[in-house]
Amino acid sequence: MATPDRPGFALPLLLLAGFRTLIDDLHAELARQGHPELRPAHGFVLQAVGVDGTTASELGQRLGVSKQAAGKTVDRLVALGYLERADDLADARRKLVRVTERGLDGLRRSAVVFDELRDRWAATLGPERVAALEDDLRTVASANFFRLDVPGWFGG
Amino acid sequence: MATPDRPGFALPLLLLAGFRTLIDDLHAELARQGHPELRPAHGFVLQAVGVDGTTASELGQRLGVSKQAAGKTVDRLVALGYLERADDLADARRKLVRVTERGLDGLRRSAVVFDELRDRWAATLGPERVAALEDDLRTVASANFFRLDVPGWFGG
DNA sequence: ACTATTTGGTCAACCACGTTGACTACCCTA
DNA sequence: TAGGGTAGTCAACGTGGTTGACCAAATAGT
Repeated sequence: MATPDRPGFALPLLLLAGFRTLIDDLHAELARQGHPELRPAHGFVLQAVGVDGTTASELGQRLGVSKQAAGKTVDRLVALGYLERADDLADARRKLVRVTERGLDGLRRSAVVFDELRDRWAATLGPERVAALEDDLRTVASANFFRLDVPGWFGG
Repeated sequence: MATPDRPGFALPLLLLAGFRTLIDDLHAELARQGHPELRPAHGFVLQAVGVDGTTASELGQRLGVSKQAAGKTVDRLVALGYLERADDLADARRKLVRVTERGLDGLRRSAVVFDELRDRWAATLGPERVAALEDDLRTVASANFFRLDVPGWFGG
């Protein structure tokens, strides 16, 4: 083998596989529960919009993409009924983006499914090792300045 | 907060953030080392092609995408000089896809950078916790039938 | 040996998701 | 009131994926 069988290669592959499995399982379950159009990226967008709502520009900043990209994503999610737009009474330039009741339903169901998936990991690994895994990732995150503090992602 | 602040939400976010940080750091370094056009997806494609080469159809199967998508990705990587096509002497339908010397260079440098990044994680976390983290992810992987055994990904 | 089927590659149309650049409408401040 | 920054949108484009259709070559089954 030319080069890839080095220790460092395992880490990104395992992180990606773990993430993808979680997300794939989530969306298979969400499809069963009445949200077949919800795609992996949408969850992060709904999270980033948050219960207080936001604007396309701010959403772009939160997600690390351009305001144009954020605007197009909002368009799609509005078309699917997960987001809605409203005028800002105080500033006629701004258009508020809010999560609809359907969007909240998807978010709620995601939370439940994620909890169940985490329980399944805990059943295999043991609860303390799952917690240790999260702690370790969080440690690396803070050491390397991950962007985990994005507003709206965890509960802002 | 509506729903997201539940324990299960932390896991996917941490896995994604960890993966993205690793990949972002890798490509920043690769850009510095003469591979600015190499995008995150390309590494997986080069890995999947492997030193023995393959065909577009087989590549699609390995990556879990259609043969058309694989073909277009090969087109782009051929244009960038990372892959090359050749006729199959034994089967006139097949077109062999092979990694070029430039492709191998990118793969080799990726391996080195990944090793260095893993060392940085080990410096923060301690080597035994990085190993434990990998073990845990591997355990969950085998329990949940991850697709880590994709040919070419680890060194097939 | 000759059909019939499977397989590999490609073309076309389309969609999701991102980019930059240009432009309008609006707010704010000197 | 004139200027500058900000919010949103439009257009053009790139990338990475999808389906469906199609042809040519290999293979299987009489």
